[in-house]
This record gives sequence, C-alpha cells and structure tokens, in this order.
Amino acid sequence: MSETNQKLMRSFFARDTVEVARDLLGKRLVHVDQGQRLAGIILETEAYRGEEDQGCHCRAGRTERTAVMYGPPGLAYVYFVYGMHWLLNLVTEEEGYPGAVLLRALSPEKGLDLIAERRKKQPPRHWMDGPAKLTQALGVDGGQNGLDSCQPGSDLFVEPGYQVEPGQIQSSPRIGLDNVPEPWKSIPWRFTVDPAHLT
DNA sequence: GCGACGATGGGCT
DNA sequence: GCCCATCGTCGCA
Repeated sequence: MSETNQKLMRSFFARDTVEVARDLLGKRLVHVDQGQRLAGIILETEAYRGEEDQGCHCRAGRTERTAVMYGPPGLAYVYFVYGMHWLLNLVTEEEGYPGAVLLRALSPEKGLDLIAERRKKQPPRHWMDGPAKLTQALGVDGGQNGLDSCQPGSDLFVEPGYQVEPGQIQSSPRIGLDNVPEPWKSIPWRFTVDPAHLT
C-alpha cells in the first residue's frame, strides 16, 4: 500500500461532481481537532449537482443555506438534518455552479482513542459507517460550514490516501430521496468501494 | 442479521 | 405546517 501526505488542491474539486465523488473514494479525510489529528479513508460518497437535480438542496435555488454550494470548490458544506445530525459535503464545480459531494462513510484510521470515546457503546465497525456518524466521530458540525479545505493551515482537508481501481467502484441510487421525482431518485450517483480493494 | 419507530429542529414547496 | 441526504434502541431470529 502506498501513502502520501499532500493536501488535495482546488483543481481536484473544480470538476464535474460525479467524477469528484468517484475520485474521492480511497482518499483520506483529516480533521485536526483540538490539536489532534483525526482521519479516515473515504469509502462511500454521493454526488449532488445543479439546480435541476431534484435531490439537491439547491433545487430551490440560491438561499442563505445553499450559498456555500455556489462558492469556490473545496469548501466544506455542513448542514443540519432530522433535528440532530450534521452532514459533511465538499463543494465541487467552478464557482457559481452549485455542486457538492456528500461523505457517507469512512474507515477509521487515526485518532482512534478520541473517535472511540465519541462513538462509545458502538463497535469500531459502526464508528463511521453513516454520514452523521462520521461527523460525530470527527467532531465536525456547523462550525466548519464554509471552511476552505484547500487553504494552507486549514484544519479540515483531504489527502491522496490510497489507490482505487475504477473496476472496484460500485454505483447505486442515492439514499433517502424517496419523495424525489425521477430520474433524480434513481440516478446512480452513490459510490462505494470495499476497503479490501484499497492499494 | 433485520424491520419498526421515536427523537428533534431548521428550512422552505 | 410539513419535510427531511439519520441514528440508536428495541424486538425478534
């Protein structure tokens, strides 16, 4: 297995959202929290792109909440759902066009003691296997909304991590869009990789 | 392992 | 008002 320690540049995110969602698999998400480095390998993502995408928050256009998605690629878009959960996205596309990749699952890699404390009562297998679980584990909440992951010194960023062969990527419909009209409800913009296939 | 269900609050149609 | 890009717990196998 090969590892690197460089931060992904803005040009990585300034592309088609679906490509970025696929390419984020195997990458390492890092949050430096209270001086401690917490990290996990990205195993599951979803793409949300454009005002025509009826599954995307920006279907209603630009509002105070969705403004971050129209901002520069590489920003963190963190929002609140179900009255108690924070979900983390990374903004994509050129500035002015709304898009973001939702991070849905990670494999815990660094800062395991603090992660275990925050996810207590759960076995390691369930520490970061959901979009709100991973924000709990990493200590990400609304305070990180709009933060620039590409800025030097940022406490939230992505590293190259591991290689994923294109043939090992699975795609499927996005989760939780039961009341969204077709084709958006079924478009296969959810991407997963089995951690056994990371090199 | 799986299905059902309550919690809880911001954003918007 | 109603709708959620969800989780944890419970019951049952």
